[in-house]
Amino acid sequence: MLDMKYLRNNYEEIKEKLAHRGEDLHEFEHFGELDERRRELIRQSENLKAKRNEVSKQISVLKREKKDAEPAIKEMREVGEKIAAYDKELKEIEEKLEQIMLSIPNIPHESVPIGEDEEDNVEVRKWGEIPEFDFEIQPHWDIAANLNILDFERAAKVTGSRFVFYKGLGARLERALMNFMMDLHADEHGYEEMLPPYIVNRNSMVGTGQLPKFAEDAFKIEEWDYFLIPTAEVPVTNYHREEILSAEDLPKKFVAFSGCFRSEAGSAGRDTRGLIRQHQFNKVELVQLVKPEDSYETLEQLTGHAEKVLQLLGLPYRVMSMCTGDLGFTAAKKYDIEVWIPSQNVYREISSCSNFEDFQARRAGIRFRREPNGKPEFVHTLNGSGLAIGRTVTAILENYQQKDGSVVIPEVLRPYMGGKEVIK
RNA sequence: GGAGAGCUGUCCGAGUUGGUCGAAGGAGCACGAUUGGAAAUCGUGUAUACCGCCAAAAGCGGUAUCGAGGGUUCGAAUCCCUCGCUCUCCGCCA
Repeated sequence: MLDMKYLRNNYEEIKEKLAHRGEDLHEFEHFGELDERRRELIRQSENLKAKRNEVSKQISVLKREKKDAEPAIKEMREVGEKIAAYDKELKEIEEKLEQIMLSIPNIPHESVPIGEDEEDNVEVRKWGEIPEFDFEIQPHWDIAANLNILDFERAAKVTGSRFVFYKGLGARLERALMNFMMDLHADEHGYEEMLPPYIVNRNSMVGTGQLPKFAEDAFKIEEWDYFLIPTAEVPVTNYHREEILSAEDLPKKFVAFSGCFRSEAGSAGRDTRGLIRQHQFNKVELVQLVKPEDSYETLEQLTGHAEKVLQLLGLPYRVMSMCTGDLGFTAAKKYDIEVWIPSQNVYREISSCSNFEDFQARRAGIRFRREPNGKPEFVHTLNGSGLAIGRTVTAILENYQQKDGSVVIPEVLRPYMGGKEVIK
């Protein structure tokens, strides 16, 4: 959410900046008139309330002195009706305004490349050597089927499409990655470890920006106003919702493991095979709450923390800076880390690292004070996958596949795999 | 699932025959005095959002907020209703 006053005073400038996002801004057009009407109603209503408060005091005096208060009471009864009428309209206006404010995307940072879609994203850097194979390589679902470590068919029977059973060393590999990543970020990168709820309420989903606009992407619990989390970002960022932190509390650095649940509405037919696009997957997520002046430096660091995982696993990747048209709703700046997938001959997203500036903090009411008696300011929030585990398994199976169908386990994972070197 | 108790400012905690209560008191914190320095002591200050005045900040004025929402009333922290959460006991359960 943007700052209303800032929006009011810089309407044209903001409109221009948002135009690059390619979002539908027609609701945004009504902001000016609604904002004006809102303030007019507040003025009217509050003037009457001030009067009512004053007369009510007089009434109490009159009553105590056993004088006749009836004329004043009668007058205030009428004032009360007027107030109710103003407040009724005010409430309607504010609800509309709220919807508009919640539907305006974040303003891109000046360093974000201008562009329309993913074609215009800019490669920032590349790491690692793309592996060469002297045999015919297989996609990860075939590798996994031969090794009997993933079972999509039975998951389809038990649940439905886009679900999977991990088995044997496949399950072990997933678990090894979870522990490896959590250890790395907690021990080496200084994050506080967290295991969050997988179900959150509506306010949390609004706080981080999944709602109200993207309701169709989420799984909702029937009969409850609760949602399955699409990422640990939601519970972890909302951990400090409606709180005022002190300056020495910052930065807050959390690393969280969680399952993630996505309806994948609108992606029917895409990545229908394999682990790439599941309704449920595991992820280790990095979340930081920082002072505003630190957030862009933090974005670079946080992205580096995610990259470190791939470096230690020896998986080739590249870092892309998302252009204005591909930024997503909430981010002011976003890097995607893409890992090499040999069978598809492309880099695929495995992490997304974003700086939301105060966009989420304003929605979620996360603030801090620089001085004990200072004015509260909004923190800046950031997060990034560190990493999506299912896609990491995908990358390991494919990049480390051998001619005989076995898969070499990256060295750093072997202690987590009971010392095993190969899955065969 | 049943029965009961509670939810007040950063924290603790008063206030429930409706009126001068944004809210006593205490603690904490900030600033100042005192001190060689500290402790102790004394003094002052210490919520948030919004609206208005101001170019802006400071400041001033106003409105709202005592778990959330609704209701009664000229007026509600105080009365009524719904919901949420916490705690205790019983039941059930991993």
